[in-house]
Amino acid sequence: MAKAATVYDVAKHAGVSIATVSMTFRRPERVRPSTRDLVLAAARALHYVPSASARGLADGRTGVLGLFSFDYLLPVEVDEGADPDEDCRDFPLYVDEIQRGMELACRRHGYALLIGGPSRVGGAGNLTDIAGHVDGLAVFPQTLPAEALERIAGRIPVVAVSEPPDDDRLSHVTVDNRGGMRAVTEHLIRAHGRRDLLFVGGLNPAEGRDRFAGFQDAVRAAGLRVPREPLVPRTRALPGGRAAVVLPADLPLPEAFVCATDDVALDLLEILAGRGVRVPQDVAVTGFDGIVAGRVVRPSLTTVRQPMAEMGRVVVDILRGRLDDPGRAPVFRELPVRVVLRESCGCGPR
Amino acid sequence: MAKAATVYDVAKHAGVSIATVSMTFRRPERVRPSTRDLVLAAARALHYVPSASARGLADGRTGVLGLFSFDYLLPVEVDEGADPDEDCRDFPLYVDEIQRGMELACRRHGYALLIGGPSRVGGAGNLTDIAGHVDGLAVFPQTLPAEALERIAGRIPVVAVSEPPDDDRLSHVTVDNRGGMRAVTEHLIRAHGRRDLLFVGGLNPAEGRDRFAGFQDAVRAAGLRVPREPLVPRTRALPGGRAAVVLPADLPLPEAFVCATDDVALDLLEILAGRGVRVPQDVAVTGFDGIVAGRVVRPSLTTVRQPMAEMGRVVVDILRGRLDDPGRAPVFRELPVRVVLRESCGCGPR
DNA sequence: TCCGGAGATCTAAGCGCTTAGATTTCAGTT
DNA sequence: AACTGAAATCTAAGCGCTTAGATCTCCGGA
Repeated sequence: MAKAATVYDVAKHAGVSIATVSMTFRRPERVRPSTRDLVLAAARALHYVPSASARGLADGRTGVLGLFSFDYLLPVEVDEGADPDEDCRDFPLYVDEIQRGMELACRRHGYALLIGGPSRVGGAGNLTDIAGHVDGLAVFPQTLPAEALERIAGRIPVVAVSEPPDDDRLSHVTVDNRGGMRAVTEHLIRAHGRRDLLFVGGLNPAEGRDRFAGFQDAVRAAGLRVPREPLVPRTRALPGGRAAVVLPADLPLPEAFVCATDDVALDLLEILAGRGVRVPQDVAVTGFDGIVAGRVVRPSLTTVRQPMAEMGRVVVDILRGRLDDPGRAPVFRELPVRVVLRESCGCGPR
Repeated sequence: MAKAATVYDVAKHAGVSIATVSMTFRRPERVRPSTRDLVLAAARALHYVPSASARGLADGRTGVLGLFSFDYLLPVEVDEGADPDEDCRDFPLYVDEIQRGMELACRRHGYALLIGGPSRVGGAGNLTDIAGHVDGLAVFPQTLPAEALERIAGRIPVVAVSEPPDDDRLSHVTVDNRGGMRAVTEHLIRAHGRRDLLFVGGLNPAEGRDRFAGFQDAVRAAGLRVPREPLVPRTRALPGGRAAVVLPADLPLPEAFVCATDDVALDLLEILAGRGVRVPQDVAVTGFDGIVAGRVVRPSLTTVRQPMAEMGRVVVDILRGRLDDPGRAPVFRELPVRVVLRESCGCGPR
């Protein structure tokens, strides 16, 4: 790799000053066409690629948005050993779909997307390092040190995804967890006459609370008996690094399992199938999120779909808005959800 | 957003020099614990987040790898209008799986991943800008200006994915396209006795050539009649922005369609179903790539699977290798593929 | 021919960090 | 008490770019 050419090299080669070189790339219309051609020719000849670091340093913005992600299913402990072809992550997960939405939105607005996540080895993948690289940052729900987030939010706009607004300096994008859960639960009660419902908790406590509340709303409104406490399943690490739900062997069957997330619901379907329990005949099952895998399993999963691609878009919009107007206060957006009826609740195929 | 704190602010607040502040973060073991605590306290108090631009400028590396991607299915023309929830991209595509492999590999080695792609609006998402941000770059096959790639390759290591090695300065990672295609074709001939085979081309010309060659190898080796020229389907833009294959209405049915990619094969399955042609009874169909959607359709698609996650890993390894030893020459890695027999060729379910 | 002024180009001062190499500190000698 | 050398800290010089503001060019008009 030959020593990289800089503005200085290009300037000398073209017989102009570095300011003109810079101008040629930043504001071509302000330099005379003949000069412009000279500079561009020199740049080409020297294999000039402008340093984004230098640019970022000089003008204070990088043109990059960041996403600090987190694998629920593939924790950092997964290592080289695993056969990459047997990736359990066949279908895009919740976070993948949001990420995809961000990618598209970034592309549309001329931003690049920097993706990082917890990493043992240090390096630029860590939260603070990501933050140092970008103009704005999105973080997925997880136990990130609140102190670090606050610190970063004091420097660049930060939006927390799927994390109910707290009294912090972050923007928040969530969905109507309570309303959505209330709606599916009502469906089970009204359309399918299920009266003995068991709520199964998920992994994100904050969202889980809201969803449980929605569940209770529906149960109470129907005059059913005060719901049991949510069943909070234990999890077990699968060989692939995936977390699988574990249920007590003696769990009595309710008339319906109302799960806080699709992930849990899918595991539950598998467990039930293993025990010879028929869904939805013996027991109904519903999820929450609307991940692709839920459409593909048999029985297909009735669920509450979050508009994930749109969430990604909204995240980017919020970031852009706060970048345009740095004085703007943090934003909170709650997006609507949609109940998707499929087989696992007793509704027709798909 | 208050003006961001810098090393200078932290240094003053802690009563040390900026060198010490820097040292505290870069090489903590070299500063006395008491001083370190002082600096860290100041950093916390001031909400200090180090500027990655400044760091990158100063030490010449950013800790970021880049991926310049490209949506075959969602070209840049897709706009706000489309319902994001009806994203046709339900299942991860070829490029998504490789990207995922890169994400994991980057995380494992402490790199962050910067994702960009063609964008109309300019900004940091463009090829050269991405290049300026990263220590190494991967590009997906497409008609990227070769001149730009050469230029960038003169400054940082670049690896071209799924693009046969050319006489350039890029590293290349591909798979055994020819051998894989020969293998499925042989399977159709030997196991299913198909003798009238039609090859349907894909979108990437270079890979298509190798795959067609593999097809010809098998046909010739079986002593069958010289294969027709590949059928190169026209494509049509779907409302969602997806490119769909179009076949002539009067296309005579061979005994098997051997498709250059899964994408094309899946479209073909749909077209055939629409015409009431039964697969595999009336005609066999095979694909190439091993994308998830091929496992989920009915009939499930017999294909040649590329080790996509591993490709992503290899890409990162190559980049890392050339970063460690800048003198190293570009690398070429061809990975093996695996024939996956499913329903569409006449083999049992799944 | 000379002058004014718009447009093109240049000069020079940072942006915030890293890191040689210089300097200071300090515990241990003698 | 003076001296030593290792450890700790500091000084200062960039890294490559952007951008005010200064300067130069060059054309039309008097």
